[in-house]
Amino acid sequence: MPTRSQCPISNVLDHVGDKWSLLIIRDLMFFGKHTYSDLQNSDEKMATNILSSRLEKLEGDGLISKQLDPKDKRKKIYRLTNAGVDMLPILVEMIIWSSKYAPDLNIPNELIDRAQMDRAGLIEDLTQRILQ
Amino acid sequence: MPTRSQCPISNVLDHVGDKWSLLIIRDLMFFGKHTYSDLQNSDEKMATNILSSRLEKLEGDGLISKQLDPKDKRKKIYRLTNAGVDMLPILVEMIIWSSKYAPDLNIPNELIDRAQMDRAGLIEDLTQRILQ
DNA sequence: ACATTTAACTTTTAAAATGCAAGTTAAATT
DNA sequence: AATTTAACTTGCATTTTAAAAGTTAAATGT
Repeated sequence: MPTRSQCPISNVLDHVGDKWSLLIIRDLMFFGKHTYSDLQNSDEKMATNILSSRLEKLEGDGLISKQLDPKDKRKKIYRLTNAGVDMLPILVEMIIWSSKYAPDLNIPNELIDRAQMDRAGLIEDLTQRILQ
Repeated sequence: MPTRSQCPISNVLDHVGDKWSLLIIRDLMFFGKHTYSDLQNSDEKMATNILSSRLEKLEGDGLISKQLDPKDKRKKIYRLTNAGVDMLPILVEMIIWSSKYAPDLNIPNELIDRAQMDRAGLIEDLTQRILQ
């Protein structure tokens, strides 16, 4: 994706403006997934070629990194970079939006409550948890 | 776009998970654009058929509304619904992310500073400005 | 040691979405 | 009455996506 404009919103969409990239980031961030097969088993079931090309683009864009698993050389371990972790506030706002406009979804109440009452603390805590 | 899963992030992406929808919302929100031709003149230059189909989908999804301009019956006036306005925090977080990871873009410093220091106030002010 | 399974892809083919240019329709302007 | 404007729609070539099957290297089971 070439840069389309100097707009900061357009810039983010140049990186993750599709149906899948943010779900990969979500899985790395919230669900402790780290391998290709982990990622393939999300509820949304993305096709393997799409997963492959998105991982390549996200790595090229500096949002995730890849390394070989020292314990099992067949495996590759995907991790969020700092730039990837910093997508967290965007995801949190998406969760809040859905809690308001699609309240029938599976959203833990505590998460919503804390997001309203102590957003900064929540994001800090989640960031810490992701980074370790 | 059918619902892919019960995930609140996936749900938002079902509505705006593409390269264009959030740019339409941005233009309605920040730049006072209200008509088809206004929207066609963004820096990113989306094709007319894509603009047309995105407007239709956003309206179907309840993020924007359409009405005839009483002064000029050729024109249609597009507005954000409450659900559309509530995408604002997501856009603000995208702006903040770009200010950190693509600092060479055109982002007003005051906006970034206020977003860091008084995020809630900023969002409230912007929401008020959008709604009138 | 050999066969099987697992992980991470790649390839193929078909369907859908996108991008560009040109055309259409109704309303407003000259 | 002729022209221009606004909001589309249509046709067609290109690109992207989806689904299924195939490949390769490493690990596991017998």
